[in-house]
Amino acid sequence: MVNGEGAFPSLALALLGLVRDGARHGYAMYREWNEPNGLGAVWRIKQSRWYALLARLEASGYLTSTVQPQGGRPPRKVFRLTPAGRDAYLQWVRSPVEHGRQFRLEFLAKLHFARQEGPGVVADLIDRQRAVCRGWLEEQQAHMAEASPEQPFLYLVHRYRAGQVAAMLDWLDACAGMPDRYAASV
Amino acid sequence: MVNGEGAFPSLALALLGLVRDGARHGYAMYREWNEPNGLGAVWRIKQSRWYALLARLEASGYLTSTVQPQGGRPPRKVFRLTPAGRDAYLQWVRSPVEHGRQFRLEFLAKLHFARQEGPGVVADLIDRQRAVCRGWLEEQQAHMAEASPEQPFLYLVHRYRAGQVAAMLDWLDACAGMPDRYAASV
DNA sequence: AGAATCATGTAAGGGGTTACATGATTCG
DNA sequence: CGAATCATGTAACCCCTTACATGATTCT
Repeated sequence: MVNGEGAFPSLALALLGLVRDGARHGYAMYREWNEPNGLGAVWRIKQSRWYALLARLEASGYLTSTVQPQGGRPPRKVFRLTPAGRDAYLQWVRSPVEHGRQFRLEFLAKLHFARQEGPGVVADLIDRQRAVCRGWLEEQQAHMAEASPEQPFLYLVHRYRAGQVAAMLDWLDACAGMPDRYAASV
Repeated sequence: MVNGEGAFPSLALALLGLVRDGARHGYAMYREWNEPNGLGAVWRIKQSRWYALLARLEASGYLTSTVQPQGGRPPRKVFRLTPAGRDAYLQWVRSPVEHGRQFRLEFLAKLHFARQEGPGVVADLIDRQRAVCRGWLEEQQAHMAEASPEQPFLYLVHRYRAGQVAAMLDWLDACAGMPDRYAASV
């Protein structure tokens, strides 16, 4: 715990996806993130925080930067992945989320970048996440069985969660069944 | 904005529910919260934060406290609702949540206390929340229709959200269809 | 005798949001 | 000529989590 260490909010690793195929400066990454079909609709980040996250990723050794001066304008800070950054990114984009509350933002982010890695990566990710979700569902169903008689409120809580997880599984099935070049039809 | 003002994290109003029918000291409220059929399973609060929340609710004028000394032990701080606190609590417990992300914790908390207010309050709350959820569903479906052709990722995002909302609606229907004295059967 | 319970808190630190700062350039 | 864009950030504040503090009492 000397410097620049400390557990990372895993969602921040998503930003690495923007430089997976080449160097870009912070502002350009920010614009790409907020493009109509980008992740901005899922996870909104303010500019000030954006730059702070990039700085942290650099401090953690996942990004390096070089400064490009340009007449008049503030100089661009161009980022690229370090080998450690590439490892962390690939590990991140291929692994399912471990808690239901991460699905809403983080799994969607993973899926977004997995699509850019190719159909194989997408299929793998969805399969692994399905397995995790099936585990959640079983847990909740077990809790429902336990809570049923004397604890009606607890029963409702677990039934709610089970329903949410079941909807995730349906959606994952739909994603898996959808051709990757989905654009033309439907 | 003189003192003790500032918008409240609405979930904190749930704590007021513990003194809705009489005065209690902080530790007793904490134990009740964490009873097997209590809210502790839904929203876990550490002791240190618990006392901080109570202090804030008092500073905001929703609670008043009187100190009860007792031999040897630290004195109990007994809280009761102020009129403003009762208003805020009743308003809170009767109104649906406005964002999907509040459902998981806050709506369940509202439901928990609504059950203690009686079946009429429960039925009202569920009805109002159903209306709100139907609105969310329509929104997401509209987004799906818009995003469909050129933005496959956005389409998936909105389809995911629609699925989650649909599951909420199913669950609300199940809650409404469930007799309030559900304990004995099933 | 040691552990859990009773009954309060304080202190430090991490993470995020909001607001503010800068200063040239291109667009309408 | 004013507004939006380009391209970076810093500062202050709030919320929450984790860790630590206290000191008698009842349970095992």
